[in-house]
Amino acid sequence: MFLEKVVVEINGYFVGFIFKDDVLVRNTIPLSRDEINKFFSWEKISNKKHHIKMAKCILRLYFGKMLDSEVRELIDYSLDVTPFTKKVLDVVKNIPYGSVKTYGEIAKELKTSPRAVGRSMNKNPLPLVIPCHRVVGKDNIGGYSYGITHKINILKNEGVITNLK
DNA sequence: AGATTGAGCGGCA
DNA sequence: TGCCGCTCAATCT
Repeated sequence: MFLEKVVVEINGYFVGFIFKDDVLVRNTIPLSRDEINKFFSWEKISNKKHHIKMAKCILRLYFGKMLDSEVRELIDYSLDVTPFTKKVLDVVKNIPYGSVKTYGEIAKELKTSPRAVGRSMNKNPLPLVIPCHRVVGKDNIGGYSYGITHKINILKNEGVITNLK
């Protein structure tokens, strides 16, 4: 099995990828240089055409300029997670652009607990591609692995959050 | 195999 | 608002 851990840089944004036999199993959101080193361990910077193409998709997703469903059709990925997390992420996949669901709502659908749903979000290996940023708390925005500032940015870019002080 | 830990939630003061 | 207890998959001991 061939494992590849790379980072692609596009105008100051760093996106990390892990491939298993050329199939995407993990990615990061666009991060600063400091953040990528904090959140992701990688082997090399990649300049491969299809890696750059993927990174551009991730950037577009972050800035709300592309649909996640579209990216999922373009990219060869596999969800390398437990059966439970897969079930949760399958629900999350169906949350449309520009709308949100709460941890509790998803928990109810799957007959589990909100905390268990949150745990699965934390383990989402394909952020933005699987839109876990669209899962929020009932009374607040909820958490985000890369920091809630990013979650707020993404939701702003999708037009979900309009005014924020 | 048991204890602890969360990207949560509802109830009650 | 703030706290307390319930929850349940995943992650320690």
